[in-house]
Amino acid sequence: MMDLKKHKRSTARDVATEASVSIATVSRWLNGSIKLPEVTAERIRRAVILLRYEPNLHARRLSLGRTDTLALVVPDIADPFFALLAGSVEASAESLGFGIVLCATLNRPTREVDYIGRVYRNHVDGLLFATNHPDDGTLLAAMQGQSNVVLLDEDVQGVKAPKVFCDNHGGGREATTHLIAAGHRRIAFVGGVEGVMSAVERCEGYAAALNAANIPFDPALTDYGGYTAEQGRSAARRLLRLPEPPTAIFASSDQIAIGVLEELRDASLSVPGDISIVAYDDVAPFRFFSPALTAIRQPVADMGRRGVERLVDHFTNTSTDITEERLPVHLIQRGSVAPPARSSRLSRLIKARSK
Amino acid sequence: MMDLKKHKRSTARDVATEASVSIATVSRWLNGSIKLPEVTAERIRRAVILLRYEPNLHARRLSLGRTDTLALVVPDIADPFFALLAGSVEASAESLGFGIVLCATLNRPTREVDYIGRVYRNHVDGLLFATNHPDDGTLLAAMQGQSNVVLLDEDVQGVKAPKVFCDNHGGGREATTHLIAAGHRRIAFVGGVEGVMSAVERCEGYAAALNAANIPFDPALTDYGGYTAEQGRSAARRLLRLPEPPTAIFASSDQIAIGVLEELRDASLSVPGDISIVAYDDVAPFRFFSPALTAIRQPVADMGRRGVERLVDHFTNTSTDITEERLPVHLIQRGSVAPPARSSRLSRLIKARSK
DNA sequence: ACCTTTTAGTAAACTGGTTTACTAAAGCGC
DNA sequence: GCGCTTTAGTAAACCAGTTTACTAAAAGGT
Repeated sequence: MMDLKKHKRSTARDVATEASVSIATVSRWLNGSIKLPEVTAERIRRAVILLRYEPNLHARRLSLGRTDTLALVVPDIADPFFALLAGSVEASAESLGFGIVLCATLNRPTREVDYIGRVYRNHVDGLLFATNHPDDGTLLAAMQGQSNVVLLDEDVQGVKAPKVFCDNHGGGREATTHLIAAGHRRIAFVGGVEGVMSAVERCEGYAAALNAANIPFDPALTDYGGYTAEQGRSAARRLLRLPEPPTAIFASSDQIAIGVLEELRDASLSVPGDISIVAYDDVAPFRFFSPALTAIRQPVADMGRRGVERLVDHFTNTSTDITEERLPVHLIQRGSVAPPARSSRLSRLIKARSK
Repeated sequence: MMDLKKHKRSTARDVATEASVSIATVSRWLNGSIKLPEVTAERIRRAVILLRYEPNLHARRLSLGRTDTLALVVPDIADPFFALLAGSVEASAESLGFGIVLCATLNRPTREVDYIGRVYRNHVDGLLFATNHPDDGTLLAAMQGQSNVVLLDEDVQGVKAPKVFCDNHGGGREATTHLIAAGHRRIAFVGGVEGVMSAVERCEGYAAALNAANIPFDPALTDYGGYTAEQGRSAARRLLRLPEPPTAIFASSDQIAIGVLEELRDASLSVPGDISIVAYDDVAPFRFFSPALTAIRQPVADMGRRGVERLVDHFTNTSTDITEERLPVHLIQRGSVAPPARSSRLSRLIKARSK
């Protein structure tokens, strides 16, 4: 019997003493790896309650060598896209009995590599990794031989790991086809980071759609930089100065679309009257924009959930399934696509308004 | 000298052996609690590199009793407001050498209490706690005597802890004053969760502004429910059915404003032509809405940063500063406020349009 | 040359669990 | 009443660090 006024935590030893059994018995019984006659079990049960016993997690983890914790690595948690992803990851992990530690890399490879190291250092059991910049080999090297990593949303060239991505090719194709169907023939593609898988694939989808409609692919109508609003702005600025500007813009992220919108507004051009827009991701509240933005919606929450499932599956069943999984995307039609203004009219308009 | 082909992790013991010193020496030297002659130091240094030694965090934590990790508890990380908060918390924590574990409660008290328990169980060194539902005493009880908790954004009645909030009273007053200055006299207040500090205070600010302008406070013009779009919708629906509907709505969150917007659109009412709106938080991309929404901006990132600073300060210096800190808010003027339509005209309009 | 202080370093206890290998006693068949 | 199998339970090793209390040797002072 002990006093627990200023309760310093009680340990398995305390419980053992109180219940007149050994520490081993307490531990084994609590973990269900032993059956005990009811009298003994009851003694332990009461001791646990009396002493408010909670096993020390650090001791447990040290002994077991696992943490029941997963790390989620994202470039920026304040970005609604990754926030949504994080929400879904957290919920899925929780339901499987895992906690989540959050790692925001701000796209700094140092921090990415550092976080990858945490798996090795047993800080966590596994890693859900989302990046959005191209790898110069650093990431690949850091992930080499790391078994408990799942790649989300964006690829890291050469890494052998389970991967959960979206159908970027299909998304690019669908967005472009939709614009073509509205009558556009000069369609710009404002991609994200050049060279990154999602950007490449969406561009391929875009090119495939153009090709299917016998529209030549014009490199001057593509633009890369980053998945940011700033990129949207500068791309739009450049595109509008073209001798023959596009009548529609396919923006490869919410943020890019927002930047494009910003620039068009500054140029006093109307959407979709003067220029049509299709955005990508559809995480921002586009239905309230003026006009409501048509966008390709990515199944972000599904991606998070599947990522967790596959990660946990990977290290509990030591499954060797390192396939790449593709989630379908959908076009959400709203009000930012209309038949093109006559392009000569558009050019004149741009010139007139930019005075 | 040892082989590390299939590197099982090397321990302090291995380093000690390799450097021909004792484990204690290795540990103490690595932690800077001992000075050694250069020759010895160099031997250890080389052994560490050779063996790729990384101290086992679990052992370290068990021994030290701390984790260098903070927990962030929010209702929903996918909500852009809390995502922004999380981003700032993560960055601040990281810069002070702390990791963040993420806890999304979905407003379920069970989960909140569970997470609070994690501090006690030494799972983490401290807790940053943000809730947005009223406490029935459960939270208070769980936090009682918990020393390493900081409350963010929303109060939990009776808890003694450092608190970092925004100036809700000022925000409510400023929003309302702005609407009054535009000529409105029937101004609705759509609050969040009834009884919760932020809602109460903003309403007080709202009432104070009305009072200063000699406008009577009309309870029929206030509405509570939650910080959700759904609440915005249902509040707007009710308000429009009033015999004398409001000419302006002060919505107490981004989501509420979005819901209000949705409902007004369905009723074919224009903003700000028929009804003016001021939103709260200003995390959503309001500048692209139609119309761009005027809002009270809360310094969400500052709140996160201050919270971390105060939490860490609280348990490193065992400071006893449990004061409540208030961060200022600002009105961001955009396009959703205009002088009121004649209220009789508005009523007729609503009747006509709702046919 | 002797005493004191500093330096360099160690052994052992400690953090709090989990688990393996083992023993003592009870149950059971014949 | 003997041997065999369960049942109930334990001692001790182990996870990998940190820290306290201590010693041996070198340096310094007079």
